[in-house]
Amino acid sequence: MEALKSYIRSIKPLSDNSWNILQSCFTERTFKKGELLVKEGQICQSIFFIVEGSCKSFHNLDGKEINTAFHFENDFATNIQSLTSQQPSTSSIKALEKTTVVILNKNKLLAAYSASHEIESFGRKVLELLLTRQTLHTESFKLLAPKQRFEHLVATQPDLLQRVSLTQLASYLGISRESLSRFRSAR
Amino acid sequence: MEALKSYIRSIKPLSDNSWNILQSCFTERTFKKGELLVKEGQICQSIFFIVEGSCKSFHNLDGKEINTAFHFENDFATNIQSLTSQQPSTSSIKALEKTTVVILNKNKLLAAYSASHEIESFGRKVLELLLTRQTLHTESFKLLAPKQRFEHLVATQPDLLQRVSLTQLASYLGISRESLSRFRSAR
DNA sequence: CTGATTTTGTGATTTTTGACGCAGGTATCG
DNA sequence: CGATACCTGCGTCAAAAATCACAAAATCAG
Repeated sequence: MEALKSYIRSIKPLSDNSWNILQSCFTERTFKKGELLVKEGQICQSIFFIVEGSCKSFHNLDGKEINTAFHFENDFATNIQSLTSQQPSTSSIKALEKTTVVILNKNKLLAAYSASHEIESFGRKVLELLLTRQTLHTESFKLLAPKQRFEHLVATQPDLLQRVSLTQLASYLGISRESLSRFRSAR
Repeated sequence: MEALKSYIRSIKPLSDNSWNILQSCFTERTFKKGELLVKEGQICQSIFFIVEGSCKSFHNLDGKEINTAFHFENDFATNIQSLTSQQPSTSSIKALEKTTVVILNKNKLLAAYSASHEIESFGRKVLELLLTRQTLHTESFKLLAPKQRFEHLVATQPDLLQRVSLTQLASYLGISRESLSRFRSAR
């Protein structure tokens, strides 16, 4: 909880009043390895802040898991499309290990936005950061060849290689497991 | 201007007071075909709302233009990374034809956010929409093969094919111009 | 209107990547 | 602890896409 508090403060300092309002949206919960935080087909009602552990967002394609994002400590995870449109989610989020999260309920958060301009400002800033990150990730697919995408990942997010298996990284990079294995051994 | 007003109202209705504040951020301007709205290397200070015409965001890669986004009427265009971090932009935005835009100055917009909770709420909602769109676009690179990406574009954004040349679409889809031409003629 | 530039279509060829199979190693879980 | 599932590396082969080259068509600018 302290981690979340200091993360929020780094984005947008909140008054005591706003902090109290925001806190009322929080529920802490621990997921076991392999448990689903969001299940495909269901409507996503929450944003998850990872306190400890990690999880991944993935699509099920012919029985294969195509990973679209990895989330570690001090990061948010949600299905933004399902959350905002309230349509069934086309992907799932799964704990990669025993993972403790703070759950922010959507409806409570919307009420908090209405009740506090500061909290809405915080939400706006977080979305700017997420949009920037997502945009850069998209660009890597247009500007870089598969091998370069891997090299770029090694250079900019070496931690991912430590915490996620090659098999799981492959689909995240849009590369087959075998090709990724070859790129790696060729270095 | 009426288009912008009704677009804003569809996202978040504003009080007269908020509308007046927001309007003070607006400047209307027309760009000639080929003119740059944002230039690589410079710091992006604005968000552009396309009133009439179209433009594209692109990176310069060894003299080739790699297109990362296309923007048409009633859509926003900006470089979100440069805008929010105030670092030099690594890409440019160019008018594809004679294009009229409403320019929202960054500093004025930030002031408007502070002055009006409603406007900040509008900003938050727009960012949710943009993040959703960008996330779906990224997923198309992980879930679909090149040929399928083209088919998907035809099915979901047939207008793009009408308004943008194959050559320009190719880099947007992360496909060579020749392959895209073949995919298209095979239909 | 017309020359110049850009865009597009197509073939031939090469390169890259994917798919499959299999073996050895490692982590996981009851 | 032991069975099982998972991860990784490698070889072969096939498929897909990129590259190169060139001609035709369309568009643009003066």
